[in-house]
Amino acid sequence: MNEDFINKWISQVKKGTLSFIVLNVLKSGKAYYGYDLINEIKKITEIEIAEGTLYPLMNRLKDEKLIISEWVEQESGIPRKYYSITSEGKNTVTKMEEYWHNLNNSVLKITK
Amino acid sequence: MNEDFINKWISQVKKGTLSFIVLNVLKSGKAYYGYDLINEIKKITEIEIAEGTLYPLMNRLKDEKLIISEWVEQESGIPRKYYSITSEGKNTVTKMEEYWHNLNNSVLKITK
DNA sequence: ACAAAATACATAGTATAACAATGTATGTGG
DNA sequence: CCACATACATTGTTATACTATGTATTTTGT
Repeated sequence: MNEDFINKWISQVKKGTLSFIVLNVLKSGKAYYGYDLINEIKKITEIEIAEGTLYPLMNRLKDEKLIISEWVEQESGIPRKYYSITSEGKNTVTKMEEYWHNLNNSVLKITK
Repeated sequence: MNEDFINKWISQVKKGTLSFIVLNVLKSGKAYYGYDLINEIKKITEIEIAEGTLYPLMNRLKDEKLIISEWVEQESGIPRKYYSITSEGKNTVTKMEEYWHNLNNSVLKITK
């Protein structure tokens, strides 16, 4: 029916959320490469991040110095670019968490 | 420190959220006018919606037939444009609620 | 009585991020 | 050997939040 409007809306709601999710996955300190992140996030959350979304996103996070990247050659196969969170990234994700929490509480107040 | 990045992020996270919040306020069936909506939402949620955000938003929701509007002259003061939700709007907000719920659960899985 | 603030609407321009489409290249399974 | 999975990346499109600005009326403070 209004499938179209909902899909557009979902795309909008994802804005900001994806960077938050990515930083949270990296938060532990473990390094992930892009393709792996997409699958990992899909597995845990069922959220599908398009490749055309993820790679520019990782570059933005890098520009902001929230993550760093490193090429790692594989014994077999295509080299991978591994991303790790920085301490600035950890601080940022903590602030994000606070805001997310407040926002969700606000929404809950209104939806109930 | 990274205040700037966080502020940009917050602005992005609000995308989609504001239409969801507005529709939820209107959900009960009670009509609200724009200026009132801004204050009501601020009072309940502490979220500040800029006027330059709200009025275009209301027009979009109207174009999508999720709400209707009606001018109401006041005995004293400036006329107000009252907005009410349509049945299509109610269906839509229900679907939005579902998605929001899933998204939040996904995020919780990753943040914890 | 007058200035400032609040009420109430609206639009134009800017910036950002998600996504589809497309492209490159290597490795693997049937 | 062909299709699919792996792994990276860019370009162009679209949608929405926000700042700035504008109009006009009413209320409040001094």
